[in-house]
Amino acid sequence: MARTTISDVSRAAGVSIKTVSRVLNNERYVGADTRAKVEAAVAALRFRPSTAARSLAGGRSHQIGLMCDNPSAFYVHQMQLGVRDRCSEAGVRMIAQPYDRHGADAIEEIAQLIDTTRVDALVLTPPITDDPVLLDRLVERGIAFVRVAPGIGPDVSPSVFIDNAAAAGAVVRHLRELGHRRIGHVGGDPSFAASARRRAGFVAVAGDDPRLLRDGDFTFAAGLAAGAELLALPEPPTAIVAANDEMAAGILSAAHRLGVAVPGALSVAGFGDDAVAGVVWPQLTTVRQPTRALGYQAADILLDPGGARHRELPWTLVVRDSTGPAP
Amino acid sequence: MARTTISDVSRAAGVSIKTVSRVLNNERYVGADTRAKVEAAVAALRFRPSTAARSLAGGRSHQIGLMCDNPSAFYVHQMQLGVRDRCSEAGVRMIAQPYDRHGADAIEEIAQLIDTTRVDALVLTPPITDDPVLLDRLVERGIAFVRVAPGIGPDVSPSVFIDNAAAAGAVVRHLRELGHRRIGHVGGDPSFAASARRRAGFVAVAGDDPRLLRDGDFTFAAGLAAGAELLALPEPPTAIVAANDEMAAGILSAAHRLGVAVPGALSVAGFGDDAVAGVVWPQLTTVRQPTRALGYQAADILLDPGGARHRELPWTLVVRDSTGPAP
DNA sequence: TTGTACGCGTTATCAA
DNA sequence: TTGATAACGCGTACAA
Repeated sequence: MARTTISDVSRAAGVSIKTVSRVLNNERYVGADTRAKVEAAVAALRFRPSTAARSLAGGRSHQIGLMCDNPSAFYVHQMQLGVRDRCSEAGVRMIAQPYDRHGADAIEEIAQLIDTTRVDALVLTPPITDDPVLLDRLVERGIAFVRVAPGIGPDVSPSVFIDNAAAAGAVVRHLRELGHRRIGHVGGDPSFAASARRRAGFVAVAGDDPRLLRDGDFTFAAGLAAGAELLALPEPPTAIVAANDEMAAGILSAAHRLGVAVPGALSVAGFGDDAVAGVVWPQLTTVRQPTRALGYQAADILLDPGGARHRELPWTLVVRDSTGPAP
Repeated sequence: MARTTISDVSRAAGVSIKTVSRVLNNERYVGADTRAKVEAAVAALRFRPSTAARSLAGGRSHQIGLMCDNPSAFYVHQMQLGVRDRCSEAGVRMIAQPYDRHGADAIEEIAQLIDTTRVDALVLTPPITDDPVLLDRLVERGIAFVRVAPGIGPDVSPSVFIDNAAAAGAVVRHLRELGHRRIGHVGGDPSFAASARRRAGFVAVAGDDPRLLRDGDFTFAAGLAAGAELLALPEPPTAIVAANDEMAAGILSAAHRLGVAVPGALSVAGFGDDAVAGVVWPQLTTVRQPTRALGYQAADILLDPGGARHRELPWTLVVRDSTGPAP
C-alpha cells in the first residue's frame, strides 16, 4: 500500500536521492553508468514521481491547462486529443477544463485552475481568447499561454490559427464556378472572432446583399431557422455557406422539411472538423479545419521553447457536392 | 508574484495556520467569529489552497479522474460535463483523461494517472469497465471507483446505468405498432457491454433472423456499410434499429444514396444522447440516454458517502418518425 | 476551541 | 559528477 518513493529507488540503485532526481529530470552531469543503474531501478520498481511533490518543491507542476468550451462537441474532443498528444510526448499531463462560456465567470474558473493546480501553462480557445480583462490578468501574473484562433492582440501571446477569410472566399469561388449566383451566408456566434473573418471572406467574393446574410450561433437550431428563412425568400439562394457544419446540417434539415432537393435545388457548405461533416455526408461541401493539429501545435509552442510563436495551419476544401444551381 | 499561502491568511486574520486550515476543510470546533474572520481574510486575499500541498500533506488530492474514450464525441463531452458538474459542487477537480481504447495499454495510462496525480477516485466508462485485469489491479490497490454501464462484476464497484435491453425492446415494439414487420438491427462495438444488451432486447421482440442482424462498431461508416447491405436484400427491412445514433445517421445516408425514402420506405431508429440525434433530426427516432446525468451520478456516488451504490437512470423514447412501412 | 511541531516526496542550493 | 540539507505549503497528531 505504501507509495514507492524516490528514496526507494535511490536505495535500490545505490545512489543518492538527488541523483535519481537528476536522472528523472534529464539533467546534465550524470555518469552514463549511474544513469543506467537508476533507470533500471525506476523501471523495476515502476516508480512514478508524485506530481504534488514535484510541484511543491520545484515550482513546475508538469501540467498544462486547456480551457475549452465550444458549441461543437467534436471541436472540444479533437482539441483535447491534440493537446494531449503533444503533452504525453513530453511527459506532461493535460488538465482539460470544460467551462461554461455563458456562465458568469470564466476568469474565476481560470484563476482557480491556476492557483490550485499551478499549471505550467495554458491553452485558450475562443471566445475567451479575446477577453481583454483575462489577457491582462494572465500577462500580469506571468502565466505562459497560447491562444487558438485569437481575434485580438497578436503580440499578447503565441497563437495557432487558420486563414478563415481565405477559406470562406475559396468556398464561395467554388460555388460561383459551379454557376451559383445567389449565395446565402449564415454567420457564427459573434463572440468568436472566426465568425467575423468567415463572413468577411464570404462578403469579399459574394457581395453583401443583406437579404442573403443571416446571423447564427453555431448551433443546429440556428441553421435550421436561418435556412428556413433564406429558403422562404422570393428569390431563394441556390447555395448557402454556413459558418460551421452544425449549422449546415440545420440548413440541410430545413431544406428537407421544405421539400427542397439537396443537391439539386440547393448546395450547402460548412466549416468544421471532418468528423462533423461525416455525419451529414455526402451532401455537404466543407472547409476542413484540422482541430486536432491545432491543439497539438498549441501545446508544442508551450513545450518546445524554439519554434515559431505564431503558426498558421492549412485548411482543406472538401468538395462533396459539385452540383450547380437548378436551371 | 509570490504565491499567497495559508500563513498570509493566518496573519491577516490574526489566528494560527491550523485554524485557517480548519476553516478551509470545514472542520468542527471553530468559533463562529473566528470562522468569519478567517473567511473574510480568505476572500480578501483571494486565497486558494495549493492542491499539491494538500495532496502531499493530507493524502487527499481533491481530484477525481475520468477515464473516458468513446466513438462518440458527444458522449465524451456530455460525460465530462456531468462529472464536472458534480465535482465542482464539491470543490473537487475533475481530471479528464482521453485515452485510446485501441491503444496498447489503457491500464498503464490509468496507473500513471493514479501514481502521478494521486486522484482520490476514478470514474470509468466502457469498455475498460469490463477489463478483469484492470479491475483486479484497482481493487488490489484500494482505489475507489465507479463504473458507468459495466458489463461484468456488479459487486466489484458501484455503478450507474440504463436498462438497454428494455429500451431496445421498446423501440421494436414501437415500430411493430406502426406496422413494421421486417426490422433490421445494426449492432455496436462488441467490446461495449451495451451492444450485446441492446441486441438482446431487440431480438427478444423482433426475433433473430440472421439476415436482418448486422455487426457494427458505433461509427458512421459502419452504419453506412450495414445500411447499404440491409437495403440491398431481396426483401429489405422497412425499419432498422441501430445501436447508436452515429450508425443510424450512416444508415440514413445509405438510404439517401440508394434513393430509399426516409421516412416512407424506411424508418430508422438509434440510441444516444439527444445532441447527436439533433444533427439528423427530424428523421430519427431515438432512445435518449442521459449521458450528462450518468456522469453526474457517477461522481455523486464517489463524493457522497451515503446514497445507493448502484443507480439506474431512465431513458426516453423520442419519437420523431411515426411512419409505418410503405404498403 | 486553538496552537505547535513534524512530515508528506520532491527539487534547489551549496558543498564535496 | 555526486551528495547532504533545507525548503515548498499544507494537514495530522498532539498539546494547551
